[in-house]
Amino acid sequence: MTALKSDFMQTMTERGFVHQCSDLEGLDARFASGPVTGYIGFDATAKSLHVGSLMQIMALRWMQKTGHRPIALMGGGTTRIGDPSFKDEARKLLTDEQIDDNLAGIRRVFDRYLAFGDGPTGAIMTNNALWLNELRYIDFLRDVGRHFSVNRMLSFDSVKLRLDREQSLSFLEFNYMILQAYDFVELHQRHGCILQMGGSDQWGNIINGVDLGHRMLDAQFYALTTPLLTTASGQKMGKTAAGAVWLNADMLSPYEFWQYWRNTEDADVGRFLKLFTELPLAEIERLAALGGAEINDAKKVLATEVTALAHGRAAAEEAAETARKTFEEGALADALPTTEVPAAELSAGIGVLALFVRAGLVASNGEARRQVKGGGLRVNDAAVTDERATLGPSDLVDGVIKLSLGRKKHVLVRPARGP
RNA sequence: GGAGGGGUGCCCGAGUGGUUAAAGGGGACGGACUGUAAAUCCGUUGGCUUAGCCUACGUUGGUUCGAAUCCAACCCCCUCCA
Repeated sequence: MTALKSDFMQTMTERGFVHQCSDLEGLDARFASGPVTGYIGFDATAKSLHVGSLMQIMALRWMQKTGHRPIALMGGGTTRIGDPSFKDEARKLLTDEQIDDNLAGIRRVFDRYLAFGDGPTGAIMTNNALWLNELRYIDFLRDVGRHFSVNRMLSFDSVKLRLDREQSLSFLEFNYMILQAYDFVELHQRHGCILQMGGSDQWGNIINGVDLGHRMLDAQFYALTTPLLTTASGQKMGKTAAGAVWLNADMLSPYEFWQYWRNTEDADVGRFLKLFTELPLAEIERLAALGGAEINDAKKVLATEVTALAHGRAAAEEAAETARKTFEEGALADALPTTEVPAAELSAGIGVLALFVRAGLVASNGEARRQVKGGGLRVNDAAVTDERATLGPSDLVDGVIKLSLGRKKHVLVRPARGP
């Protein structure tokens, strides 16, 4: 491979961000010759982004760090349609209120990773609802639609799954890729954007935008995709028992976020350090080379660094300390997730099962019962054997009752002063 | 509009009148082993006031002592025809 000239492309390549690129050398040359504006689109399908988007966020961050201008494009318009790429069935349509709500949450995530501003490398956040909602149908078809071949659109892998499974692909969804392509053109005209990045599942959509730039504006656009991230054992990233690993603290606490990274598989440590932290490569190599139980130190560094980016250094260190106390000393760390129970209720006695449900460790009494049978529940580190047991003030240790599910999940129950 | 096929638990998928809360697999969770890892093995996997009761096989009715299984209407999806 030819040596890359630009810091950005060099970094992306050696840290493992690059999956496919429409023109690696051409893009590298553009990055080497001055500030480049590039964007990534984010759908507003949830109130926060999760680790599945973290690689894209880091890519934007690196752009800014290496002297370029990143654009985070909110899909306020396209989310009203729903991206069919590689989906086996249509997504439920969200209402406009839900979308606006989601956008507000996502915005807070980006504030932590990008510096927004007007300077040449100031990040921009915009929303494609700005132009998509105003489109006039016939004009749009004539200006943009004529550049698309249905034959070609049907040939994309991203829609193959749907067609092969004989699931309906509605005309609404089919338009998604056209609108995404058009976003690229708009961003070029508004901000001089010439690059779109995204996950590998976005390749088809992105390349459509590159083509459209050619045809409508005779402009040279570039596409760069990141690999689909799976763990070494082949699982999709970002799922835990509780659901997705969110980047917003109000949806997943920094402590739980830290725990997620702490439990990384051995084989993934090096890869994740490169993608999700900004530690120098030499340091990463050293950490990833640790063998046996020592690799746990590398995992702690990983967890703390990633958490520091998402929630701030202080929160990351607190999470690390909480974990240290809990797991290494077996001590009570009072920063563990906490559930409050009115003191009066506690005095009256609460059933163990109910309390575990209250704490959110299990979904129902039934599940709690099953866990008791399997030996998975503990109160103050003693296994629960009697599902009918009740807990009261006498179970408080240092003012709290510690509930555990398995060896890793702990919640503290605190009596709350009654009214 | 016509003809045919189909809609089952988190997902895939069996089941065509009765021990069917529904085989099997995947995923997930717990246990053992470890290093808060992986692999492996074991268990669990609708809810509840759990020897019982309730809810569940697209929806709503019907037949029957008894239905996911039979009938009718409706909704949705697929294929072919117009």
